[in-house]
Amino acid sequence: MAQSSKPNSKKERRQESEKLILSAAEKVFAEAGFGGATMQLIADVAGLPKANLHYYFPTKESLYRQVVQNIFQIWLQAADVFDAADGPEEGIGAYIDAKMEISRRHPAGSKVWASEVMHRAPVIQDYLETTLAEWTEGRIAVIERWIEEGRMDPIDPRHLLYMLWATTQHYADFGHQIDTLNGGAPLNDAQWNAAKASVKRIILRGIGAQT
Amino acid sequence: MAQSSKPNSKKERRQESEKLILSAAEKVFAEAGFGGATMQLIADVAGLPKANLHYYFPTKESLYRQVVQNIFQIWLQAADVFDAADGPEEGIGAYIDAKMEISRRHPAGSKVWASEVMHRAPVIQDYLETTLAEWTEGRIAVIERWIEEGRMDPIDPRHLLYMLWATTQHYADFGHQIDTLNGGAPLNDAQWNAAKASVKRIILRGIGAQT
DNA sequence: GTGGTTCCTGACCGTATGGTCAAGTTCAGG
DNA sequence: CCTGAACTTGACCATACGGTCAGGAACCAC
Repeated sequence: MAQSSKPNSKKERRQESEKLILSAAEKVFAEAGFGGATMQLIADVAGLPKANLHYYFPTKESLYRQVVQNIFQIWLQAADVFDAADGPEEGIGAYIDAKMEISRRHPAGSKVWASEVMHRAPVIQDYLETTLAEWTEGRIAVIERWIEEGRMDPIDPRHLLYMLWATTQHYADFGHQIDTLNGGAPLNDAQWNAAKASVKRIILRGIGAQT
Repeated sequence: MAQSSKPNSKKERRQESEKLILSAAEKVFAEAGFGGATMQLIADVAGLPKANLHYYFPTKESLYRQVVQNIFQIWLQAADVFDAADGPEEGIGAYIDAKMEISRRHPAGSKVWASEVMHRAPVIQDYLETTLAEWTEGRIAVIERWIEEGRMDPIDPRHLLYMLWATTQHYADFGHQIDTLNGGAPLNDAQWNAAKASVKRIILRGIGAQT
């Protein structure tokens, strides 16, 4: 048997506990919002006593902040495809694919982010002003270069980015509405592919990056 | 002086009080979410004692429900332009204009709706299943007719509608993020017009309804 | 072993919240 | 006027919440 069921060193256990709590917190924050979420419910979902949460995360807000930061990191990584690309069709197409995939696999995280921004970003305002602003400027420069090179129509890069964010995240944030309009069932693989294809087609044609 | 400052009959006063409370509630629910909003804060914003709110709206949930229903009505009205139109360029263009205008004038309402849907629509699920589902089917039929008539490309109507909703509502729901990326200032008239134009241009070209 | 550190948790606390209520005030109709 | 209904509100209540803490359990280094 060796060490199959309890293979954990103390540090490993700590990381696992933190992940367990963060995962439960993401779900609960997404479904109830920061104000509606309770530490007790997060503890129940995680299968831990409430006092234990406060050992790892001293306050509700510190736990929430960690959840939001994790999501932000995931999004930043997804944006790498943007730079690696050769032109708008490939770059923006890959970015849409990546963000749609995140919406499918991390819907709770997307909702937490949306909720945070909707409530005027009380805990990650500094991220918006620094990291996100810098990232946005960089992407705007790339898009402007593409435009100068005649590889897409002269579109206002900011509004293009907003449209990309809005459309892709909509499938996570408003997933419940989409599921309801889908007869109550989540989108299946084919429907997700159709969604990706529709979004890419409309946007890429709309900006003149695809014939 | 006649009856300038206190021209109100009892029924008029009732309606005014309800509107005052609903307006304050919309703001507070939008900024704090259902769980984070407090009746006390709503009362303070409305300038009324808390007990008075409970006279007009017996519970927090009944007040919230009324707020959500009001927003839904506004959106349904905006959709009239869709049917009145002759073709996709006019109909979808006008719909985008109307929804962008709502995002600008009723950002709080849009946020409340978004929050409600993100939290799995606990109080308006029946609306999604009935009114919204029927409205959506009707609009899908219109779009399919346009496609059959060759007035736009064969786009999946559902994903087109989702994109319209996502993009227009993004300017309300994520307005804080947009403002931050705009140097901390709200979009001015010219910027709003640029936003409308960008959205319309990309989508209308993207679906082949504009050359 | 054993000493010390980390981890775990039931019981507890102060506070804030949604909601109630009874006593008043205002007002329309007769 | 007068009366009854509609309206207003300060004080109050039960509950639920975030957070604390002390005492114990588990674990690691020596």
